[in-house]
Amino acid sequence: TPKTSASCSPAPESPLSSAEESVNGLAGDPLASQSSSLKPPSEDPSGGESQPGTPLPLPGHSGLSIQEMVAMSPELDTYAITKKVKEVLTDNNLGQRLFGETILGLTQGSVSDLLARPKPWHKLSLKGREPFVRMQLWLQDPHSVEKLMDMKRLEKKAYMKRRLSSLSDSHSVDGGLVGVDYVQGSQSPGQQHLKKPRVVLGPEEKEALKKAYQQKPYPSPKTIEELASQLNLKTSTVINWFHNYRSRIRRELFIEEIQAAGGLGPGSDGGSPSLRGSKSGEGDSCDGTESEGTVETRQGLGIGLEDHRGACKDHDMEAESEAGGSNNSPAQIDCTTSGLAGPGSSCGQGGLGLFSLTEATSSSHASSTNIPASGPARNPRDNNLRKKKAANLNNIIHRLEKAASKEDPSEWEF
DNA sequence: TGAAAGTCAATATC
DNA sequence: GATATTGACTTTCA
Repeated sequence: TPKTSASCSPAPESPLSSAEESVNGLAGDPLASQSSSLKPPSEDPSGGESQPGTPLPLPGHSGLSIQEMVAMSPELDTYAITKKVKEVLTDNNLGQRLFGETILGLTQGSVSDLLARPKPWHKLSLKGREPFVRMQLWLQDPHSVEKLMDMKRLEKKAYMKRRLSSLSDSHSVDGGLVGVDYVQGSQSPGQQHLKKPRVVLGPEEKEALKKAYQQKPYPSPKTIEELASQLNLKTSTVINWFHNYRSRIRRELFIEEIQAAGGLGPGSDGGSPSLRGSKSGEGDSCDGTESEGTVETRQGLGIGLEDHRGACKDHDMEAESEAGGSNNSPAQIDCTTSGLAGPGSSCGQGGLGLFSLTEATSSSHASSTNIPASGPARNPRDNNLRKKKAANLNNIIHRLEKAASKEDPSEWEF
């Protein structure tokens, strides 16, 4: 459910409001209403491909709340789910915003992020799993697309209506503030708040922070202070940056690892060792290999940044967002780990289930399932490279973990 | 209590 | 206009 966001709540008349309405409270949860139709879909909006398997318990039928469903859910293949969702949305010209607000109770940016960089199931908290369960349910609903289309139409209608009325108002009312969206928190004009301007870090600052990160993924307060003053940033900005970067790097690494693992999905075997070593998957370092074109040495920071370790290029974080789980992101649901996927479940029901996810596991399945057109296999050299990287990563991660247990960063050994 | 996870929402980019 | 990125913030967890 949409969180009670700190400062801003959506304007009542913002599009979110309709979404909130439908997402809030699972009584009115779209999923609950979908659930009545949760059954092997009779139609496939995206064209007769594999269909959801691993059926989830039906909240409507079972009286389960979404949280309960999440808790009981078998391991889902987050990559396959997001891939499928993207596909359906694209095919039907449905936007992330509408989908997010209506189905997931999330904002567009969150949806984009989620779809592009899904975390493996085993790394998600219960809360983090919720959107995936919602997506799964949505995919299982044969009328999901229609419903969203309807919603889209309704929104458009409402928008037109608002526009019309604001137009006519602006004719009759002097001042013309009517109809203006006070987006965040629906403030009245008198309350025009003093919004904190968003900090936008320049490339140099980012570069410097990345280098500092390579030195110390967990900088000491002193280092943070130094960085902040040298870069002329607030310490909180530096702290936030490190938090965000660590977290985002980690997600990239998950994806890299999965790809490097040559198609072993996050779900397989209850999480492949390399993945499940989750802790081990939590490397906060770059890969430690000599990467092509490392970041140039930046001068003047005065914090002893070295460049000998091979930098985490932007590439690591930014250039591979396509990794969003399309290509080699296979992964089969591990039915054996599922308390729900009993003998009658779709596990092993060849082809019925989207989440049997045969799609990427073997080329022999390619013809009958959904091999992504968008997912050209990487060449073998890349794969080798990735495997190497993964191995290196694990090594580094291990050391990082050791290092992390030492309080004094100076004791960290790299 | 600090780090991670999760998310929002402003802004950039396509 | 839709999507991607990312700084900031809240919640969760160990």
